[in-house]
Amino acid sequence: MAQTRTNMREVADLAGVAMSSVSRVLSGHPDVSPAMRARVMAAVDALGYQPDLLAQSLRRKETRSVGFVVGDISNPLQSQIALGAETTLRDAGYSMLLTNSENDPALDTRHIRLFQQRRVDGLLLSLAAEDDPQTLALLAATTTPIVLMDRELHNGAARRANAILSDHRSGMRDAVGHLLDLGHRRIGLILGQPMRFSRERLEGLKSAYEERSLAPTYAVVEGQLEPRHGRAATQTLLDAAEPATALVAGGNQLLNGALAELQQRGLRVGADISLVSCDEISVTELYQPPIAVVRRDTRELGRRAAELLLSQFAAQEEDPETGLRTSPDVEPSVVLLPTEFVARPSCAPPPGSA
Amino acid sequence: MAQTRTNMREVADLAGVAMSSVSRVLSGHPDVSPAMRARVMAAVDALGYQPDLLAQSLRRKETRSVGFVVGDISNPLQSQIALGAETTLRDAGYSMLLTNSENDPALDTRHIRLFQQRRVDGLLLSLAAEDDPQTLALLAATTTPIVLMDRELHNGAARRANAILSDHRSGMRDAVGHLLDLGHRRIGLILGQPMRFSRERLEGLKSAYEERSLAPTYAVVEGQLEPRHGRAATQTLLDAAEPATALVAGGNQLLNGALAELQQRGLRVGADISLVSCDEISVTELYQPPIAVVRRDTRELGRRAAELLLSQFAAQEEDPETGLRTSPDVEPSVVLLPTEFVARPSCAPPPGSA
DNA sequence: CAGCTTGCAACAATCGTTTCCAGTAACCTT
DNA sequence: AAGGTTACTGGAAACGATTGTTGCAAGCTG
Repeated sequence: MAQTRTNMREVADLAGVAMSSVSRVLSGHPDVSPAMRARVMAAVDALGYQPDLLAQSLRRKETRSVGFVVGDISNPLQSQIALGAETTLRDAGYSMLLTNSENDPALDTRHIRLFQQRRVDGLLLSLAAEDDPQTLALLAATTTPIVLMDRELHNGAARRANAILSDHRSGMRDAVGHLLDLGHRRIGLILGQPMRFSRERLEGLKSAYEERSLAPTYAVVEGQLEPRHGRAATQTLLDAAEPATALVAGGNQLLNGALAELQQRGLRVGADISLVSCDEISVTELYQPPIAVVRRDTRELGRRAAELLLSQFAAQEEDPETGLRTSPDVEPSVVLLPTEFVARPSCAPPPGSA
Repeated sequence: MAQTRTNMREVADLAGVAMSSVSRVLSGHPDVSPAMRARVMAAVDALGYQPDLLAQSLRRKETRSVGFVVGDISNPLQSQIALGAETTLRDAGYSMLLTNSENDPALDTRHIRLFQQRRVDGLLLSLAAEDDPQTLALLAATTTPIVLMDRELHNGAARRANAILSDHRSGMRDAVGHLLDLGHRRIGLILGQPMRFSRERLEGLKSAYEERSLAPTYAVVEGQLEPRHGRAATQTLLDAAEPATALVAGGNQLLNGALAELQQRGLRVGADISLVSCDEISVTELYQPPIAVVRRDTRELGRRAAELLLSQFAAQEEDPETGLRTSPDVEPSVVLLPTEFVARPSCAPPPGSA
């Protein structure tokens, strides 16, 4: 009655062979006679035996699992990344442990440590901050392969890390260029936390002005990637002495807040005010009028991040020296994925421009 | 150079005590002298020792991990559930393994089996199908605690399972009632796969007609929870001999398709046609006009599912008999969470109703 | 002071695998 | 026919923890 999972010893007993032979059969060792293989497989089938991955991991020193640390999985952006990553990892035989850092760097480090205790083979990280001392110290001290997702460790970090980055800058340059060419001069940029994506977007905006030799008559409001900030920033930008005629929201959460405020004021998007957002979500396509976006393939980002991590594992396999795997001390790989500006009717010439 | 994680033996050696003593200190065993505790803790701190959860799990026969099987994490609905579940599990000291079934029942069973090999303590399941024979057989054969999320196993399933369900029916009854009271009679309902949420929504619609003693002049189109189906179904319903004057989309993916088709035809929502969707997403609130929805708290759903699973674990703890935990054979718990209809301007009297 | 309990720490078995090592038998080679 | 490979197989030691049992010394009681 008190049944327990059948283990290898039972299989060995039933087949009348040693456990080591069972192990060899199951792991495809070459030196196994056909007769032995048949007997073992028969016993395996009879008992419905499935190896215990826990014990296997302990012995083999690899868990075939990866830790995925993300700010908030309910954000469409991040869940698409997660989907891409999980699919790729799964195809390669790895399982994914997921945790939400709630945008708290302290939780980041805690979860990374926990995953290490669980002996994950690698980590996929969307850190809550790029310059948190605790996190940086932890990452510097660890030898676990990691891949950052759209994050760049603060200059001077002891460890330069592998990363998949989005080229926010070029998409933003095109977006702002489009607005400038429509005649806008006072463009308001709403940004999130001071991380790579914010810096790059700002740089993109500046480039667009500079390319056209225009005075920097833009305005920037930084804050958190939350609807509330999107809304507050919109108020700020519209209530300025010289109100913005076009808004650029640096993220879907910010867009939500901005739209809410615009609706509240009865401003018509694409007529009274122009609007661009970053990252495609259902609203941007379905809104009336459709909203221009700087687009990128987030699922691909997750896929590529997973692939980069997997390639690290493969690189390690090569080391037959001490038995335990040390990663070759090569220059970390950084992949840059494109972004693309999609013009839509939410962008129009500023009001009163003939 | 070839450093390995420090293990308990090193701690014991440094402290000059037996490994068993280190274990007892760390796991808070009562029979430990203050002196011993101090020595061990000093060694632990000196070495920065952290126990290996893999070995711990193997020995303790519990992994403190839970498998989360979902169709597609990039769907906002499911990622919100995941967020709620992960947060709750984490607070209780459990890690979450995530996998996407891609709405394929065969993958469902494969992943469940894999998770069992990884010895997860429990499973949170949003199955791809409620009547897949393989899945049902597997679940019947297993003793792992499980909680279904908005799923109901097909009648006759060997195992009645714990579940957190949403009361789609009552929200839908109110929604359709609202449309009927506005004067609509030909209401088109767009449904997804034949699962609980579809059945309940249909029942809700019927109730609304019956309550008012109206002839069943509605139309229903079943299919997959995908934008394509939403669009095709919309075409069908609008091109019928007696076209629908109001549409109800049974899911956010269906809404996307429906909206696309309506826009294509130049129909004005809330004027030429009325529209209701299920589950709040950013589009429903921000669309112009805002779209009425049958709302529910999906994050809460995830939370409650996790809590129900945790309570199963607690129930098992009680069994000190054989050492291995068998769940008491009680009636499975089923929790019903409310839904709420939110009327919005996307619903208006049918055109030409004076 | 004998005898018994009690508190604490060490020994050793165990969880379920993998893998090194040794040993056996058959097969060549000359 | 003797010696050397080669192809398998079994035994046992890990992997890194937990825990039941045992043993030892000190603290009681009468």
